[in-house]
Amino acid sequence: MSDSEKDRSTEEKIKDAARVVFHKKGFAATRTRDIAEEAGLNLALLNYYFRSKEKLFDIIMLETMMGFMGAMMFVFNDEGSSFEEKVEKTVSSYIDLFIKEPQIPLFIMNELQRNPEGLAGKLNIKSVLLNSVFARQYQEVMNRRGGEPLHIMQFVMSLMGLLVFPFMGRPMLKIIGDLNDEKFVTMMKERKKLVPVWIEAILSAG
Amino acid sequence: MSDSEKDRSTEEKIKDAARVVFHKKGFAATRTRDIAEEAGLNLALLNYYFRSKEKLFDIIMLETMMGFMGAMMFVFNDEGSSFEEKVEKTVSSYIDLFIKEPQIPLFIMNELQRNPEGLAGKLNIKSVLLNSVFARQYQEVMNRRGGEPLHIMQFVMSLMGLLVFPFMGRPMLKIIGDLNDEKFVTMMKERKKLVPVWIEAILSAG
DNA sequence: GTCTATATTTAGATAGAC
DNA sequence: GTCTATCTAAATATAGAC
Repeated sequence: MSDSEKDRSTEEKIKDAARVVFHKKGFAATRTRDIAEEAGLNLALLNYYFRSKEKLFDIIMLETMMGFMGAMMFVFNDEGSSFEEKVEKTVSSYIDLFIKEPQIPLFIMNELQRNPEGLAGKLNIKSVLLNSVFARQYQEVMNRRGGEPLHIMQFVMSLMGLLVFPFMGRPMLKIIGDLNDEKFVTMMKERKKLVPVWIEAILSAG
Repeated sequence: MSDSEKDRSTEEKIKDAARVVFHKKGFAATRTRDIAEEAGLNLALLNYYFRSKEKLFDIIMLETMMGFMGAMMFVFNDEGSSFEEKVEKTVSSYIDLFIKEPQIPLFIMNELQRNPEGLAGKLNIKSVLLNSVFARQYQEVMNRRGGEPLHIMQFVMSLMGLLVFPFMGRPMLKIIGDLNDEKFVTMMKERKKLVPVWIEAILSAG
């Protein structure tokens, strides 16, 4: 029972609980008491292990951002795969991630809006996209295609929009589209095939 | 000076200030003091006019939702315009709206996630999309096109993703794409032409 | 209607027993 | 390390003077 309830250290229990609650409610709406309850532990232990709500949040935020950006950057800098393969791989793995943890996109966009400087510096993601293998391959695709070139950020916005938005808009989409959870997940899985095809269509459209 | 600082009633001043602060920070992170300060008024007046922070928030939320959904529903139920014209009109007017008030999408998605029941009932947006003229025209386009039919919600998710996501992801996109505000707005205006073309390409892609 | 001063409630943090 | 009880600070709400 190496991974059971009893085995996880108290510190890990707190972090796991904090992740759940912060992702769901964001920093401001989260009460440390909620985290303690979610962890099945005493409130005082949060401060014993992490000093303050803010320090605990910073850790969760950093780990979440690294998980979110890290996966993409690994794929984007693989010299061995084509542009099209990178798109497919990115779409597929992010959809899997967001099916498991649907609150991540909204959580990140939110906290990044509230505090744009905070983590941007620590992770220096500044030019990590523009200098990637993916960006170079994008230019090659553009040159091959000819016609009016499309700014890479227009492309990235569209890729992320197709990929990420359904999870951010999920509550609204469920209402206006009369979808239950099962149907929603089925549609997200369908998008693994659809989005890459659409991306191709967008790039060919000029 | 019918629209000047002095003319607006105190109630309007509070609502305007509340809109600004709530849109920027969300419910939990907003302090009533911030609203009072933004309005240039005394804190006690908020309770005099609106009883509580929560009631004031509900009003702002309702108005924001109605502005957001209302514009779309008006276009979507126009019998006189084609499917393609509706897409163009929707894209164009939402981009204009979000350039003026960039925080709206994130604000709505957020508060809808925190409290999905809250306003959904009041506005009964449940079948307002599926029963619209737009939905009927979408089916006609699908039939004309032939091949594997695409669920209308897959289409709506994509349209909204292309349209709305850049504004929700703005802080991140500005960092990873090294964009300033001016460049960002220029790109959003470009999308008024790009998105309808891409939508066409997506529908033709099968 | 508007303000100052104050009451009340809530939530983060800590002291001290075990 | 963990808990109970408590302190403190912050934020919402209200009483009462003008």
